[in-house]
Amino acid sequence: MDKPRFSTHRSQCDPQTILDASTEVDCEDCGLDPICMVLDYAEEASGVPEGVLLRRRPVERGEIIFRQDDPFRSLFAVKSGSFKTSMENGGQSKRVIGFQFPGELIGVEAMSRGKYPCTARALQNGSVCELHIARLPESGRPLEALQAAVIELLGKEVAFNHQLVSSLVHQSAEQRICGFILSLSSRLAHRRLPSLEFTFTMSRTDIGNYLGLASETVSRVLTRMGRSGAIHLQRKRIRILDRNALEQCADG
Amino acid sequence: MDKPRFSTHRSQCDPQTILDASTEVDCEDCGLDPICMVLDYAEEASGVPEGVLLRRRPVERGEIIFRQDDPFRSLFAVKSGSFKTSMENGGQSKRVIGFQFPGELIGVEAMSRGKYPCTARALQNGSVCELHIARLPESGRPLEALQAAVIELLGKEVAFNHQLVSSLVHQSAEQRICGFILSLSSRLAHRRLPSLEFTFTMSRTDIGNYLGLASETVSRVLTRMGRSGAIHLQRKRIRILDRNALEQCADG
DNA sequence: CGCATAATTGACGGTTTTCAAGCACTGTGG
DNA sequence: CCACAGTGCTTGAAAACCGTCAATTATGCG
Repeated sequence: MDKPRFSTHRSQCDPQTILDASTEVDCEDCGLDPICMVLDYAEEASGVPEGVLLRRRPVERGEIIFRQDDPFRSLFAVKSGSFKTSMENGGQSKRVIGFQFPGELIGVEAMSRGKYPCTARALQNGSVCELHIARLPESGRPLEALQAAVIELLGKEVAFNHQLVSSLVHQSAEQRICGFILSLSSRLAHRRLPSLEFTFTMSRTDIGNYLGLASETVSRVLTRMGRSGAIHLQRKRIRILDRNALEQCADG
Repeated sequence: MDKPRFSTHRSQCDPQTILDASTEVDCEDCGLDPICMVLDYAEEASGVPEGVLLRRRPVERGEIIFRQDDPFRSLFAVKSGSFKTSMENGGQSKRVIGFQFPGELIGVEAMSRGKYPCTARALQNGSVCELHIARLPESGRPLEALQAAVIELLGKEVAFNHQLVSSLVHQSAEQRICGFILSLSSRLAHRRLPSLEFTFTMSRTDIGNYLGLASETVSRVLTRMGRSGAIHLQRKRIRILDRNALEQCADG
């Protein structure tokens, strides 16, 4: 469990640079890890040609990893930086589906559909691991184990979405935003990144779009929460002062 | 593809009895079909002991198929009738997660979690097919194919939920209800059940809870749509008069 | 420095919720 | 068969909430 795998690079977690390109999650904190483990990819003797199946690469802010309706090629894991996925429905308004942070996966929902249902864009400079699915058979690993890992991933995605749908729809603007902040915080904490003070890498408009609120409402609620003392807010930087208050609000 | 499988019983689709226990979907219209196909379950020579792995049974109105936090045992496919799944969050309000109609699956979201995240209850008399997952290995079928089928199912679930989230959150009460009606209609049509005139087997409160609306709002919107001539509504029975109007409203 | 974009703040109006009352339907028991 | 209670459905009025429009300020980029 301690052996080095594809990338073990890990820099300091300076609060000022959190979510910056220089901070990468450990492989063991990565959502692709279950699959990586099966592949035993970083083992020297694994025999899997490096760079073919799993490839790490930097991405620039604004770069698009894949577009909606592109044929499904790969799963991506965020090594550093942050991303957003969005969909457009029939040439109408663009809708933000989700945000992805270090250790999380992008493209899972395309796996059984053959093409990506959404577009994935980098919110800042960062890096991703790309798992080239079509080449999986070349790995010589038992398909069963790989499939089991995929089922695990999909299951988590389903559970997360159920939670999301059942909460978003029933909550007020304030509850949604509290929940959103707590969700970001706990996801960062889960990967051992600073979780009490971090940067919103997405715009207010993106947040509002994701939560089903107008950007003005997001702005208003955030300043209100700042005045109440639950958070400290400065531009895109947030510090959680009273996590208890947030939790109480979100669970309303 | 035409050979009889587990149950081929199929009665007439009298509008008066639609969604009644007497109407069962064909196996080929059932969500478990991909798995069933792999198992080749109904083949006499399949060697799979009947009634152990896959079991069909009637359920009564109000009966609970499984409860939230029960350990995961089985997948269920609705053969006839209709069901609702709901969750309670920390002893607070109960939230309706979804409704299931003939041919659809119940319990998918528990598959990779080990326990059911919600409670499933029959809205009327009906019947289900139960696929006992723990006994799958006994079937002697290649695990690969079964897993592939499961991945397929999970993927559909993810896609459906993405669609749901991104639409519900952004839509007005009227749009949500139009979408809800159209969704029911198309799901019934997909299984070759009458789709222009059918019965709401769930209460207004359940609909509202599912869509994130007060039951009064559901009631008001429905009567407004009745007055506008898009639908004809009588008690729990609905007839779609102007499908175009509904689609236009839902997509707004 | 100046433009373009994003964020904030205020005022207003529409939609939805809440509270409350009356009605319709269901099923039970006399 | 009818009366009754219980539940769910409908409808109304007032208030809360949020979205839209608009103006101002801040920020990032050339």
